Amino acid sequence: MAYLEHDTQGQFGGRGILARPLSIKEKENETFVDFGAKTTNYDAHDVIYYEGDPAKRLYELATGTIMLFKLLPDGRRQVVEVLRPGDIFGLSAIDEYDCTAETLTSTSVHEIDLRKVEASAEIQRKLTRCLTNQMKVLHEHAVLLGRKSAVERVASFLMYLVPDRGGLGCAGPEDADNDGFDLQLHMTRQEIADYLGLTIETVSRVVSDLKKRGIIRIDRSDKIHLNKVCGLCRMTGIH
Amino acid sequence: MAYLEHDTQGQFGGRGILARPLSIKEKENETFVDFGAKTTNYDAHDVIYYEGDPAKRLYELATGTIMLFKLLPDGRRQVVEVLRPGDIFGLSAIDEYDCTAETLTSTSVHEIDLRKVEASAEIQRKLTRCLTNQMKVLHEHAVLLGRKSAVERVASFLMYLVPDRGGLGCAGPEDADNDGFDLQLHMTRQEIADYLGLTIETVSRVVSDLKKRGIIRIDRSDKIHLNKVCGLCRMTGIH
DNA sequence: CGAGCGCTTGACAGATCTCAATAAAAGTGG
DNA sequence: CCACTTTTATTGAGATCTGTCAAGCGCTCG
Repeated sequence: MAYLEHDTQGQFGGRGILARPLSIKEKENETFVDFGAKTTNYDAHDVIYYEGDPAKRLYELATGTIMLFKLLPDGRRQVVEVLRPGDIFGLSAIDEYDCTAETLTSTSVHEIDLRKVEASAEIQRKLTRCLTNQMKVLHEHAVLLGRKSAVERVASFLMYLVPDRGGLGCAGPEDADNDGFDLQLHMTRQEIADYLGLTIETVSRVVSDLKKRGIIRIDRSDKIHLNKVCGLCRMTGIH
Repeated sequence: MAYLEHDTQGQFGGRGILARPLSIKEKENETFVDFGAKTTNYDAHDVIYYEGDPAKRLYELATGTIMLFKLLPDGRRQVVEVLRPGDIFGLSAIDEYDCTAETLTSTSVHEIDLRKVEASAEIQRKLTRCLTNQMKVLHEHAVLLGRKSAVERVASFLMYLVPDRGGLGCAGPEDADNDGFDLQLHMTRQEIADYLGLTIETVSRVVSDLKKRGIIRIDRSDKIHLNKVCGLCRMTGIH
């Protein structure tokens, strides 16, 4: 259940008191709260909207993690996006949401009426920026789903959770002998499987295999330590 | 090779002579030419830009078909989008294109400088509309790549080429006894395979099987007649 | 302590891929 | 217009990867 505490003044991300113009840097980081969005909190595993619901609001994820998924009539599920703070969701070309939005953790979300979106040039600019970025992620995910092996998919997924590594701007290990990282997954094996286009058993087997090979250590099923980030990165298929 | 005939005044889609304001309906259909884009023609199989090239221009497809694809270092390819007139491409979150853009047919493309894009609120609005729509297609494609069988993928692909059928607004057959359709593919088996996340052999086998079962007729390898559109639609996995 | 849920592991099946040969189509040059 | 080459598509046989089904393990919580 959602808390449904509407923080209309924007204690969470607003900047209402400051009356000076925003710098460019600040503009890049401005949130929907700057445009009169209200903030809503959700618990983990809440559904924000269902695929097919009438699309009335646009959402911006403030804190936490959310997944968007689609279902086939026979129950097969594909998680199409895993969202992070700053990502937007809820836009629809037609007047229905094309995916179900479900929280993975407790989250805080900025919600804004779709009519306001159409009216504001500032919001449009922000949308272009966000959508372009999410589109790039979707392209990479299409490569994963269409062309990568199970091991490459899991390795790519784990690398995706390491900040500033694995992508184009990968810094490489600062210290080759101390290139570990602790991950908190926030997703069940089933959710991971549905994101990676695999079955739960295959995900489990790959994770076990990575453990056996000393590439990761499993502290709890949702807490994984990467022993060598670079070693894992080499298994993603992008090298 | 591209013809590189720059039609700066917009004979192809411009509306320059008409000096009255655009109606809402017209605004929805306005092209980049209305914002000073130049028009360029390309031959079939021209590369418009490569993944990694510095992103300078934004493109709008006017006529023809274009694919966007990404390559893995070992040569595996994934076609991530197949574009139709009205679609845009070339936006990049960073300053490099994230995909290669290659024509499938001879095409006409509106090109506009990225700086102009940032300046115009009208363009931003159009971008939001286009990106939202393309995002929806990418979501559906993720379901295809992650969760559909080879037959379902090929059936979905063929249905995608039938106007106004298969999607949510599917009209159903006007006449159940006369529910055929002629398709022109514009893609080789390899390109189709790379779009559907399959091998060329699997695509070929599925197509042969559909023929054997009387669902399609193959007039030439790139000209396929669908005998019963509804019958094919039932094989897409969405029913 | 037992129930329930999520995760792991094993054995086997099956779909798709790989490799290889052949066929068909498209392009080339005389 | 006809060989000839090159490219593209089809088909077959076998291998492999991932999925399916089933059993067991290990938390967590009441």
